[in-house]
Amino acid sequence: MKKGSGLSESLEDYLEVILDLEKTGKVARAKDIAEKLGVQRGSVTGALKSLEAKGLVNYAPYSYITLTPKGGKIAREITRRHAGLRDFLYKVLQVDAETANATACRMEHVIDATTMERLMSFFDYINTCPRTGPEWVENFTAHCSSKRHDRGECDQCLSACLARHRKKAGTMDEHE
Amino acid sequence: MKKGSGLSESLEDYLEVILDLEKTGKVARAKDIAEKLGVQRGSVTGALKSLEAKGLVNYAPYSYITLTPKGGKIAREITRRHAGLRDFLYKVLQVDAETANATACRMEHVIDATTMERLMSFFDYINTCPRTGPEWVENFTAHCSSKRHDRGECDQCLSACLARHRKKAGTMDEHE
DNA sequence: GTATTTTGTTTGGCATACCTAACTTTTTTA
DNA sequence: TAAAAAAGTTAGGTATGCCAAACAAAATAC
Repeated sequence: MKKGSGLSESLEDYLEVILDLEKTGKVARAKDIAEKLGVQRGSVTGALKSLEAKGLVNYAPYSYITLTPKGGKIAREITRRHAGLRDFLYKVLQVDAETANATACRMEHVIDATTMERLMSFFDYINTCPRTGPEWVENFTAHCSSKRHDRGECDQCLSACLARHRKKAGTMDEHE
Repeated sequence: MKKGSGLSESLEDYLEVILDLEKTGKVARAKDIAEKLGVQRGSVTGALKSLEAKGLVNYAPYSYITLTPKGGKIAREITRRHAGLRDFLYKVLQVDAETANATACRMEHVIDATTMERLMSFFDYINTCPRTGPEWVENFTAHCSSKRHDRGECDQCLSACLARHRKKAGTMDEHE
C-alpha cells in the first residue's frame, strides 16, 4: 500500500481532468485536457497513449476519449481525495481557497488510503463532536491571529458549549 | 509561493539526508547517502554535482560533503516539516508510526509554507484548548472504530471536560 | 465541395533521475 | 609500502514527461 494507483502524479492528473471534462462537457478533447493541465497538445497525445496501454482510457488516434471502468475508478478516487483535502484545508485550517485547492491538488497524489480515511473521519469527528463543531473551528482563527489562547475566557467558552449542547439535546427530545 | 525551495523532491531528499548524517555521523559520505535514499552510489554523485551547482552543498570530487548555509537552511525547513507532519499524522490522526513517517516523507515536499504553518497552529490549538486536548484526541479512536458517536455520552463527556478545566484552573490559581 | 481553420499527431530535443558496469581514487590491511 | 578492499566517479543506457515545430486529419465556413 503506497500510493494506490501506482500511476505517476502526471498520469493521475490526466485521469482527473478527463473525468471532470466527462462530467461537464460530455466529451473530453485533447485540446481541453491540454488547457486544463497547462501543457501542450503534443504532450496530451503521449499521455493518452500511455493511459491507453494501461487500460485506463479508451483511445485511438483522432478518436474521442473516454475513461474505462478501471480508469474511472481511479479518477473518482483522486477526485474524492482532492475534494476531501481541499475541504479540510479550507474549512478547518482556513487556508485561502486558492492555496487550499492548489495544495490539495499536490497532496492528493501522495497521501495514502489509510491516512486519507483517517483525515476524513477526523473531519467528521470535529464537526459532530459537541465539544468542537463549527463554532470551535471558528475560534481557531482567533487562536491563529492572537498566537495565544486568552485563557480567561475558557471557562465561559466551555460553559456556553455545554449549554448549547443541552439546549440542542433538549430540542431534539421534543421532536421525539 | 509554491513549494518554497524550488528544488525537486529528489534533491530535497538529498539535503534532508545529508543534514541527518551531519547530525549523527559527523560526515556525510556518498555511500551512506545512497543507502539512506535507496539509490546507487552513481546516482549520488550526479545529485551532489547538481546541488553543488546550486550552491547548496560544499562538494568536489572525492571530497567530504557538507551543507552550505543556504543548503542547511532548506534542509532544516524540510526536516521541520517532516517532523511536524509526522506528529500530526501519528498523534492526531493516529495513523501507525510507519505509515505516518512514510506519508510525512512525501507530503513534506508538496505542502506550502502557509498550509504548514496553519497545520502546526491547529495542532497547538487542539492541544491547548480546554475543549479538546489529549483526552479529546484519544476519543477520536473510539469515533473511528464505532463509526458513530454515542450521543448519549456527550453530556457526560462535556460536563467532565468542564469539571476538569475548573479543577485545573483552580489548581493553577493556588500556585499564584 | 473545396478552402480555411481547428484539432490532433509525430518527430526530435531537452531535462531529470535513475540504473549498471567499468574505471579511478582513497583507504585499509597485511 | 604494495596489494586488496572500499568508496567514489564516469560513461552509456532507460524511462518519464515536457516542449516546439512540422505535419496530417477533421471540422467548419464559404
